[in-house]
Amino acid sequence: MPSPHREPAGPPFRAQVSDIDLRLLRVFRTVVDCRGFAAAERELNIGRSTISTHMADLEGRLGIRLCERGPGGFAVTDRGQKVYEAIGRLMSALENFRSDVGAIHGLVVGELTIGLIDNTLTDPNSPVRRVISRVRAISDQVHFNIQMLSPDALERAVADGRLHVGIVARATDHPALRYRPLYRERNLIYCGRGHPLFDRPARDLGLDDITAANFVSLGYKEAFQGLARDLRFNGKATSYNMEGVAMLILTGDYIGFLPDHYAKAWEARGLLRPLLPETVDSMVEMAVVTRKDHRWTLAMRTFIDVLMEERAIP
Amino acid sequence: MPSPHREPAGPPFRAQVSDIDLRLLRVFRTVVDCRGFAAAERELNIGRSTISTHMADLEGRLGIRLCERGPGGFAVTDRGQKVYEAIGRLMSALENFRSDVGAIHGLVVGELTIGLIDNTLTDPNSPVRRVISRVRAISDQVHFNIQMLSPDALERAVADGRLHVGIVARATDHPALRYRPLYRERNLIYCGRGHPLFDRPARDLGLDDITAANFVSLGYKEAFQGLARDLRFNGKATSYNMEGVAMLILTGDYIGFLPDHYAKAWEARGLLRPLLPETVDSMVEMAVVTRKDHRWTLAMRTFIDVLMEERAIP
DNA sequence: TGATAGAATTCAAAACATTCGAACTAAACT
DNA sequence: AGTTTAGTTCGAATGTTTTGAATTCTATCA
Repeated sequence: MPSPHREPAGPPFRAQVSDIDLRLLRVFRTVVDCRGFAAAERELNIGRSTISTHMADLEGRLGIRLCERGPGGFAVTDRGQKVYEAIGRLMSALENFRSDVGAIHGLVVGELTIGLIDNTLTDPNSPVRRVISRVRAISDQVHFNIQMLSPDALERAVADGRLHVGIVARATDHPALRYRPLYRERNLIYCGRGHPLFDRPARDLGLDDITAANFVSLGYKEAFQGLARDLRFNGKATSYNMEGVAMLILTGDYIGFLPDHYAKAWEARGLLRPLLPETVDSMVEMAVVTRKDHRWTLAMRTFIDVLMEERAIP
Repeated sequence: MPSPHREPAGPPFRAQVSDIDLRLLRVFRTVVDCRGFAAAERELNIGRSTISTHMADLEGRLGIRLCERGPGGFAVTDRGQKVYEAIGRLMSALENFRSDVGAIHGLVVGELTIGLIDNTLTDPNSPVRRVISRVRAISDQVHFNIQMLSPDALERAVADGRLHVGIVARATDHPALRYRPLYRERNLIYCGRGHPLFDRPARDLGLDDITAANFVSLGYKEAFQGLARDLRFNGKATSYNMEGVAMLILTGDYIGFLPDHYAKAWEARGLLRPLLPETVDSMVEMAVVTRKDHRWTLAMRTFIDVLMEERAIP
C-alpha cells in the first residue's frame, strides 16, 4: 500500500515549466491513465526504469509528490490529480497549436473534442452524427474525440478549454459560454408495466393521476418547457443518470420523464407506456455550447458551420 | 532583402506537435523578437550554429518556411508570422500550466468525502459544521462531499475507501478502523401527546411505568450508556431510521429514545414530552472513524486535525 | 569590378542526456 | 518463510545537442 507521502526534498519550486520536457508530462499522464508503471510501460514502449526516472524527475521539478506507488498498489495523490487536470488543459492547448499550424497549411486538421450528455446520440433529431460525417468528408485529417459527460462537467470543460464543443440541454447559462439552439428533444412521461396506470384507458387518465403518482426525476437537465414546467410532481426519487430513471420506471413503481427516442425500444416491447403524450409532452431544447472568445481552430469553425446548416431549429 | 522563398522539401506536414520540442518554438520566438540570429544568440546564450540547426529543424517539422534570413537581412514570412502568433497562444497556455502548478503548491486540495448517520447534523454539540467552515477557511479548494448513510454501510464505506471519514455512534469496533471520541449525544425517552403517560405528573412516574410501556427502538445505534443500558424495555416495534421512531412516538402509542436536539422542535410544540429526563438520560458517544492504515490525503489530515481541536470530549 | 564585412550554414568532435538491463528493495499474498 | 508483483538504483551503451572552426553567400563600398 502507498506509504505516507512526503514531498520530494530540494529547492521547493523552481519549476521553469518551459524547461519541463513535455515528455515527462506525457509519461505521468499515461501512468495515471494506466493506473501504474507496468501498464504504462507497454503503452509508452519504454522501460520501467525510464518511467521511474522520469516520474522522480517531474516530481522533483514540480516539488509535488504526484502519486503513491509500490508493490502495494498505485494511487494518484490529490495534488497529483490537480496536476493531471492541468496537464489535460495544456495538452489541449498543444492540440490547438497543431491545428493552427494545419490551418496555415490550408488544411482542416487536428483534434476536435466534443462533449455530449448521455443518451442523446440515439436521438434521430440530433444532427451530430450527420455533421461528423460531413466534416469527415471535408477532411479526413480531423481526429474526433467524443466524450460523454454530465451537463455541469460538460459546461466546465468547454469553459476551461478541455472541450471544443458541447451539446447540452439548455438550462442555466454560463457567462463565458455561447449557446446556440440546435434541436429539440421530446420528453414524455412514461410508466412501466405493472404500474396501476399502465392499463388504464387513455380517456380515464387525468393530470391528477400523474401528479399523484410517485415520480422519479433526473437530477440535472430540469429544463422542461410548457405544461411540464408548471406541474407539481410527487417527487419520490432522483437519479443522476438516465439509466437509473428508466430502471425505476420499469419496476412499475414510478413514473417519470424520458426522451421518446430513448423509451421507444421498451415501448415497442410493451414494457413502457407514455402517459397523456398529447398533453404533457415536454420539449427540451438542446444547444451547442462554445466559448465566447474566438480562439477557434479551423476544425472547430468548420464543425460549427456545418452544424448550423444542419440544425433543426433556428 | 529576403530572397524568393521555398518551403523545405520532404513530407509536407507530419508535425507531431507533441514531439516538437518547445525549445525550438522558443528559439523561433526569440529570433523574431530580436529580428535576427545575431541578437538572439546573446539573448538565448547559445551559439549561432545551434540557432541555425534549430530553425532548420523546426521548418522541416512544420513544413513551413518561417523566416528569410541571410546577409541581405531578416524578415519573417507571413506564414511565419501566423506560427509566431500561434506560439504566443501556446506559451500563454504554458504560463497557465505554470500558474496552476504554483496554485497547487502548498495548498490543501482535493475531495473530502464524509459520511454521517442521519439526524446528527442538527445537533448543536456536533463540531462537524464548524470544522467544515474552518477547513474551508484554510483552503477553498477542498470539495466536500457529504453522505448520509446507515451506521454499518458507513463503516463499510470507510473501510473500503469510498469514504474518507465517518461520524458514527460507537457500537462494535471494526478491526481495520480507528475510532476517536468526538462528542456525546443526549438521548431521552419521549412519549407523544395522547399517550397514557403524557399528562402524568413527573412525581407519579417511575421506572416501572417506562419498562411497562410499548417501546420502539432504533434498529441500529444501540450504544446506550448508563442506566438505559440496564433497563429491560418492553420492545414492541423497531425502525431503522429515526424518522420512523419519531413517527411511532408521535402517534401516542409508543415511547422510545430520541436525541434531545432532534425532539426539541416537537417538544416546543407540545407534541412530545421527555420521561424522567434526569434518571434515564442516555449519552451516546459519537466518534470519528477513519482507516487504520495511513493512506490519508492532506485534506483529510487537515480535517481530522481541526476536528480533534474542536471535539467536545477527549 | 572586386574587396570586405556581416550573416548564416555545415561539419566533426566534445559534452551532455536518455535509455536500458541487471541487481536490488519492499509490500502483499500464499 | 517463499513467491509474486511493482518500483528503484546504478553503471554502461546509445543518442542527441552544442560547439567552434571552416565555409558559403550576398549587399555594399571603394
